[in-house]
Amino acid sequence: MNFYAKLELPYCSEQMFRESQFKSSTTWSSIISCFIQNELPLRGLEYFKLMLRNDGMFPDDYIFPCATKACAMMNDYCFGQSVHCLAVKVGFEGNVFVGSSIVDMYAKCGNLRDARKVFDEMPERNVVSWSGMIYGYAQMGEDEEALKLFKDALWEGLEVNDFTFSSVIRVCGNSTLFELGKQMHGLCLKLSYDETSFVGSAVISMYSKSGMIEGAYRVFNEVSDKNLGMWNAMLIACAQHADTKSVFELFKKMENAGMKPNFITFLCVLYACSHAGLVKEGKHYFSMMKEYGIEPGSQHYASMVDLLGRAGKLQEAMKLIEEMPMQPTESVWGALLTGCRIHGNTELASSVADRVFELGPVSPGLHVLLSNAYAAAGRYQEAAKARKMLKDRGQKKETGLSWVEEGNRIHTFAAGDMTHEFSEEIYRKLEELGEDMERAGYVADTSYVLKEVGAEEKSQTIKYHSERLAIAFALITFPPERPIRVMKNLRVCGDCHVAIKFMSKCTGRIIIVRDNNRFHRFENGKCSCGDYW
DNA sequence: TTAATGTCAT
Repeated sequence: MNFYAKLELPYCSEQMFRESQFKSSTTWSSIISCFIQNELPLRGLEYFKLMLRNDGMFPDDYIFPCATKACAMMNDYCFGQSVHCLAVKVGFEGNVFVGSSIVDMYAKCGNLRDARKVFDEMPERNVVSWSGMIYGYAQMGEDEEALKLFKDALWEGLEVNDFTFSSVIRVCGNSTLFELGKQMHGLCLKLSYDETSFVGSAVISMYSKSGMIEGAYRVFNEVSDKNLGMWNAMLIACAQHADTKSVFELFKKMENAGMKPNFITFLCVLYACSHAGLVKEGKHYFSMMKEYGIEPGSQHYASMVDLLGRAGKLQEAMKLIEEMPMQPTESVWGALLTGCRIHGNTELASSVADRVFELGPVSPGLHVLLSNAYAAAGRYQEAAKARKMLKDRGQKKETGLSWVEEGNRIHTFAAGDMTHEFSEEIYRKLEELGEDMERAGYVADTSYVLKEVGAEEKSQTIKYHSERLAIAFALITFPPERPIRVMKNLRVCGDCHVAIKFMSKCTGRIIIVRDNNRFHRFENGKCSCGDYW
């Protein structure tokens, strides 16, 4: 039966299963895992139910992990919970295999609270349980928790492995914790984890997101047997660094190497086209997807709408949305509204707002965009109504925060923050630098104070936006040759973008700022995004 | 016969 499963012949296995007269636990777990291996989790679960109902067979430490994995694959939290209950009932929740797989299932369904509860109550934990929990936090963007747990794992003397590292390195990349990420990469090399494994792509991405495209290339070039993840990671690295030419070259090289692009590959390429304003090329790659037998997903459509919208082809973007075979997602509308804002098409934007609000509640981010669209079109009543709706639901925009890594510490700043121990020096540095910047031709553009709706932009705080405080702190404490990496949870405002260009010029430093939607590497008065953002 | 990983983006 396993023989057939490995050959991807689940129905042959099924036939054999039916014919076998004595069904042991092994027989049952084999048939369930056979369907899982062949990506038929629903069929797997059907057999799981059949076993419980007709055979009077109790699941064991082999069968439970199969069942939970099927739930995880289907993102079926409810059924996963019943499997968990059953495991408790028949006394298998203490088993390390069963426990770990339940943790993994909850984490994959996005329920970290349940995952953590099971994890904390496990009588015995091993590297799989720990890695699963860390992965869960990383997956949901809970970077701090992921790192905390990793530290706990080391404290417990756990021997971590490449599974653990791939999650931790990913967290470092996402939060621009370059120093830590570099250490982790070093550790992987020391423990001789193969870079061709999953660690490789995470390392490439981490270097890229920290502004070190050279480091990303080094890892990429050193490995001769590159997997698809590494190609994709390198593609997006070039795209993030606005090196569109290399993106196209890499894509060609990839095809020549016989590597088949997947849906993520096309997201990378479309992302590159949209941020470089290359409409013709974008359309070319979008239609190429069909040749590779890949159906464009909503994310690909969002990318295309972004591309067309930024280029001012708003009607064409709208037409593409109408043609979508699925419901347009929030990112698709968001992309269209961004295009409308850039090109001042208030009419289309406000009609989009009418349409989207009719469909039902939207996320706070999109809600703000939509109410701004009304305001821009002069429909102030609707704008006020939309804002009130948001307020009534108690949804607030996130507080703008920037952070910077220094030694083993992460220093976090909010706009106008005076709480940092070096506050006095930071503000003095900003004053001093401000004078240099003005001499170099910088003029503060206070219009952003009025344009941007949000907590940070009130009154005179523009001079002290969180990213500026973080940069000033780094200027004071970092050695002169060290690039400054700042991460921000909101979008950098237009004035800060200009200001940081001047900062890089006046100080001769490389300043890398990652905000929630773009990547900026400032060097000698220029930004890698080419002001196209 | 057992369990877990990466690469996109919002």
